[in-house]
Amino acid sequence: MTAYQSHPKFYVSVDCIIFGFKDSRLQVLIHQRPYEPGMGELSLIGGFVQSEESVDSSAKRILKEFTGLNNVYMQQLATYGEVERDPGERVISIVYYALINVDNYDAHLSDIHNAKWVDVDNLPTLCFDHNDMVQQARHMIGETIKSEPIGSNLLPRYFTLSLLQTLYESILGTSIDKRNFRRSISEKDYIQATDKRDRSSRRGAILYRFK
Amino acid sequence: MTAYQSHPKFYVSVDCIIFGFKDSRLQVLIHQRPYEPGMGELSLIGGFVQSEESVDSSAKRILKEFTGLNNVYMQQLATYGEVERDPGERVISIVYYALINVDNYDAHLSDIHNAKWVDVDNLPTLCFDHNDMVQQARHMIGETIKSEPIGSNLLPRYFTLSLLQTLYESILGTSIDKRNFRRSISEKDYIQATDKRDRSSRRGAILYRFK
DNA sequence: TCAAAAGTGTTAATAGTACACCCATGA
DNA sequence: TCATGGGTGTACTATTAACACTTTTGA
Repeated sequence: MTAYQSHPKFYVSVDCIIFGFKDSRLQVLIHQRPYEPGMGELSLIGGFVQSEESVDSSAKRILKEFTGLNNVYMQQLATYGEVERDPGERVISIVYYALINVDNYDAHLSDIHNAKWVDVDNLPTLCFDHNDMVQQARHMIGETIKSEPIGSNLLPRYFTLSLLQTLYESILGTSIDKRNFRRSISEKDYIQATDKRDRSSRRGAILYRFK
Repeated sequence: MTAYQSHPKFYVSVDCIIFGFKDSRLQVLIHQRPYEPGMGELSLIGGFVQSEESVDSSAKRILKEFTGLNNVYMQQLATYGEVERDPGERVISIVYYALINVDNYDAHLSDIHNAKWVDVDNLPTLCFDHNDMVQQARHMIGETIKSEPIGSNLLPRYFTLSLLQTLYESILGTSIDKRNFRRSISEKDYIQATDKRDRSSRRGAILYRFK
């Protein structure tokens, strides 16, 4: 124990990149930083790690404060530790990203914090190194969705294949051939057709769901 | 600034998983923990982040202390932040992994620290959560080598295709068909044959190198 | 001469890509 | 009746996987 005492201690924060799929676009929840330095600047959702909680727990707590959600898909992305990254004091930030279903979260909570959704392809300038964090998270999601069905976290329970394709296109930043996409999806056993139909288009699309 | 003061501060450490390819096996450099708690237990190479250095710089400094090496392939892996992960005091650890050429490092430095190489497939019990860290790093290297020529960091300048194949097999934990392997390598433009030969086998294998 | 490691091609299966038209329905 | 989005199949290409024998040479 005494061996540790010669070393400095640091503030450790958690920043959460909360992704949602809204208006057929991948969006991120941001808000105005509520304290100095940089008060009023746009910021990711964040907070400080507390003594009695693990870093993972801290991320879950912060996500819940802003969305009311538990049991969300959430992954640690990276730790940002440049000396001057926060102009106020030295803060080491551990970054997580979460994927949420925008139909389920508590919008009242996010309103309290003045949070709003912004398009990930048209991000405003965020404070500190937060833009870098979002780019890194975006890249990670793109890699992940190629092999894992993480789309289930972003979509409503029932969805059309067109919506699913739009989601993949938003995440990957490419356009995908409709027939090839539908074939590849039909080969996955974690997506299945239901007997419901979406009635917002003339013909009405079959609704699918994740198992 | 004042807004931060209500929050706790933490010791932040860096643990480095130093991989080398030695005796045709993927190995990791470990040593005996030099202070309490857990003094004498086997441990990854680590140290504490200091005030005037970034977390990345801290990892580079620690690597250099134990190997004498600069400019090494080194990546941040993850941050371990469980409350009780270190039984002494709360320490949040940021883990990096490095790939080094075992012919180049300063063995005298590692001797000073009582460091030794252990086979990654037959790891002893390490202190705290260090075994988890190594497993996670191993998995990451396996994913990375499928698409990037990171083997160049582990091999001597000149090497035979058999050795390269053994490296891939060690990292991936699979056996690879020799003809398929050699074909896939010959399609890469970052590996080229030289006019040198290895004389340790009867026939003598062509030596290759990374561009 | 023989043991030990080096070197070498073909075929089959799978995955991915390119591409254009008909269908069902509400307005 | 027609505009809108929903739905479908085939051919080609690229990648990956399976598989066995000959060559060289020092001991």
